[in-house]
Amino acid sequence: MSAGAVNKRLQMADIARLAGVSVSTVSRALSGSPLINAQTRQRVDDLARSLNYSINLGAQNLRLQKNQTIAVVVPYDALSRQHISDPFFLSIVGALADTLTDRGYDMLLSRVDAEALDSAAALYNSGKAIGLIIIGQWRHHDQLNEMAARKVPVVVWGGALPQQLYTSVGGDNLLGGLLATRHLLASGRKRIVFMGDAKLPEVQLRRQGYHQALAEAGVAADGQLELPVPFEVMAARQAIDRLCQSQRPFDAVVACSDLLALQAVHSLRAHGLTVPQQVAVVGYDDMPVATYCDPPLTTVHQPVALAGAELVDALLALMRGENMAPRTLPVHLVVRASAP
Amino acid sequence: MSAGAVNKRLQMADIARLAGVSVSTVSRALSGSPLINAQTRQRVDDLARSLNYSINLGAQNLRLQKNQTIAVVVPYDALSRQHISDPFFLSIVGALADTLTDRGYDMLLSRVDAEALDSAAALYNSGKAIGLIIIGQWRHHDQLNEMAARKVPVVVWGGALPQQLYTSVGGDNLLGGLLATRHLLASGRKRIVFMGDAKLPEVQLRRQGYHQALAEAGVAADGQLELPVPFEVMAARQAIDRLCQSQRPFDAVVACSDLLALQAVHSLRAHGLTVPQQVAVVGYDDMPVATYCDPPLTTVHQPVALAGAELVDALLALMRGENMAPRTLPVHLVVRASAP
DNA sequence: CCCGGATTTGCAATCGATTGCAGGAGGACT
DNA sequence: AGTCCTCCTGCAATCGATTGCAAATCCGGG
Repeated sequence: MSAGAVNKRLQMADIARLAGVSVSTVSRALSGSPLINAQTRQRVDDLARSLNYSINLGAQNLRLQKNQTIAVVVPYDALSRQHISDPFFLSIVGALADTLTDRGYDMLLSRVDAEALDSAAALYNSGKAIGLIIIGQWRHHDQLNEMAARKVPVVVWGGALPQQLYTSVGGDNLLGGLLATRHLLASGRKRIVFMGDAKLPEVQLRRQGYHQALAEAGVAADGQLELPVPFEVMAARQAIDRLCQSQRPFDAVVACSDLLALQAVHSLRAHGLTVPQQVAVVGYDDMPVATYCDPPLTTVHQPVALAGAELVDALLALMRGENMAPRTLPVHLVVRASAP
Repeated sequence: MSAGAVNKRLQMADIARLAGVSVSTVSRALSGSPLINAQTRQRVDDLARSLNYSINLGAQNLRLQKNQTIAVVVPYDALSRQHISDPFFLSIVGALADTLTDRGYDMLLSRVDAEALDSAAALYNSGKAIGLIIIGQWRHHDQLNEMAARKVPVVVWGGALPQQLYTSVGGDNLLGGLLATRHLLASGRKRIVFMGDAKLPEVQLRRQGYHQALAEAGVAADGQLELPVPFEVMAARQAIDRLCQSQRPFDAVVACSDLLALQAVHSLRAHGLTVPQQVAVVGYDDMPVATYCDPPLTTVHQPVALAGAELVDALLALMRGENMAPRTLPVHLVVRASAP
C-alpha cells in the first residue's frame, strides 16, 4: 500500500529553500522581526502556513533556554497497583489542567511510585519540566523536604506539617476533622468511628481534629474506633464488616473521602443498620456524588477549583524566587441527610 | 534573603570537568558504552549520581530525533467556558495516564477550544508530541479527517462515522442507545424522552439506537421528546422543567450521561414525579456514582480502563505505520433501581 | 562617479547532548 | 628497539532553531 514516502518532518531549512532565503531570514520572519523586509516576511509566512509548518519547539527551547512545561505528579501505590480512581484526585487534575492552560503552561501528567516520590525530581533535573506539582504527600514528607532543599521547584497538595521545607497547599484538614466530629457530637453521637489511613499526613491532621472535638466534648477516645483504611474501594467495606462483627458499639462514622463514606453506608446497611438513624456518616471532599447518593452525604467541602489555582500560583511564585509559605484553604461542612 | 547563587542547571560539561574527562566520555559512560574503561565509567556514574545530574532530555531528544510524549487533548467548549468536570472524561484521562505510563510514554494533557480541534495538530507539527489522543469528536468530524489526511498520528475517542479517515475508538453507542431504550420498552414504557446533544456524533449514534428500538417495538417516535441537552449541569434540569411544564406526557428518560440522569431525577422529583414508578430513568457511562446514587441508576456501562488501553495501542500501531480501522468497544446495560 | 547611511540578508557560533573517526597509551611479540 | 594490536579517549560535526555581527544592496546626494 504505502509507498515509502518518507514524510520527514518539515523544518526551517525546507521553508528557507522553498522561499529562496536563508534559515536566519525564515527564523526572523516567523518571529516577526522588524529587520526583515515586509514582502519577504509575507512570503515566508504564507509558505509556512500553507505547509502547516510549526517551529520545532524542542530545538527552540534548547536554544532559548525556555520551557513552559509543568509536571503534575499523581503518585500510585505500587502495592495495590492502583489506578487513578479517586474522583477527588481526578478533579484536582482537571482543575490543574484548566489553570495551567489559562496561565499558558503545558501540563505533563506523570505517575510515579509513591514509595519513590523523589524520583519525580528527575522530571525537573532532566529539564522536561520547569516545576512540579505533586498530588499528596503520602508517607514521604522527608523525600519532599529533600527535594525542596535541593531547590527543585515543587508544590505539594497536602497538609502543612512541622519541619516542612517545601511549599504545600491543602485543605484545612484539622478543621475538617473538627467540624465533622463536632457536628456528630452535637447531634448526640458519642461512639464515633474514624476511618482513614493515619500514616498519610492529611489524614493524620483530620484525626487530630477528630480528637480535639472529642476532647472539647469531654468524650473519651477509643482507639478501637480508629480504622486505618487506605483510599481503596474494598478496604472500607471490610473494615466496617470487621467492626460490626466485633460487637463494639458505635453510632457514627467520619470517613476520609466520600467514596469511603459510601462504602461504609453500603456495608452498614448490609449489616441491617440504618443510616443516619442508627449510624450517622460524614464524608470528605464534597464531590458531586455526595449530592446525589443515598442518603445524600454530609461531608467536608474542599474547594477543588481554588486548589488548582492556588497550587499553580504557588508554584509560579516559587519559580520567580519568592518564598512561599504553606497555604491552607478553607473548608466547611455541608450538612445533608447522612448526618443531619 | 537569597544571595544571587545562580544555581545553573547541571550539564554534562560540568560532570566532565569535575571528572577530568571530556564530554564525549561522560556521554558514553552514562549510556553504558563498552568503549569506556570500567573505572572511568564508575567514577563518572558516581559523580553524576551524587550531584543528582540527569541528562537534558530536550537536547537528547533533539540529537536522537526521539520523543516519547503523547498528547492527550480534552477539548473545551469555549461558549460555556466549561472545565473538565464530566467524570467520564476524567476517568478516561486517568486510564490513559495509567496505560501510557505502563507503555513508557509521557503524557501531555492539553486543552483546546472544541471549535478549533485541528489546532491540536500543532502539538504534533511542533514536535512536542509524537501522537495525539483526542477525547471526543465534538462537532468537527471534518477537521479530524483533515488532520488524518495530513498524516498526523491521531486517535479519537468517539463514534465510528461514515466517511471517516481517522482512527477512532469508542463505545458501541448505537447498541447503548438500543439497549437502554429496549429495556424501557420491555417494561412497558412508551413515551420515552431522549436527552442529549445530537450534534455530537456519539449522541447521534445513541439516538439512532433509540429510534431503532422504538421502531422494533412499533412505538411512534415523538420529536418533542428529544431534548438537545449539552453535557452541562444545569441544562438538564431546565430541559426537564420545561418538559414538565409543557404537560406533554412521558414515562421514561434515556440520558446521555449518568450526571444528566441524576439531574433529571432531581428535577422530576421536584415536580412531584416518582422515580422509577412514574418515570424510569436510564443513564450512560456507569460511573461509580451510578451505584451509590438514589435511586441506583440503570445505565449503559462503558469500559473505561479498556478504552484507555485501546486508545493508546491504536495510536502506537498507527505510529508504526499500521492501518487502523475504527474500533467499537462492547457496552452492556447494568440494571438497577432507576429502571428495573 | 563615488560615498554614506539605511535597510536587508547571510554567516557562523550557540544551546546540550551523541557518535564516527582519528589518535594516544600501553602491552605483547619479534 | 621497533612494530602491531588492543583499548580508551577526545575532536569535531550534528540535531533544529536563534542572534550578534559582517556584508550586500539600494538610494540619494555631492
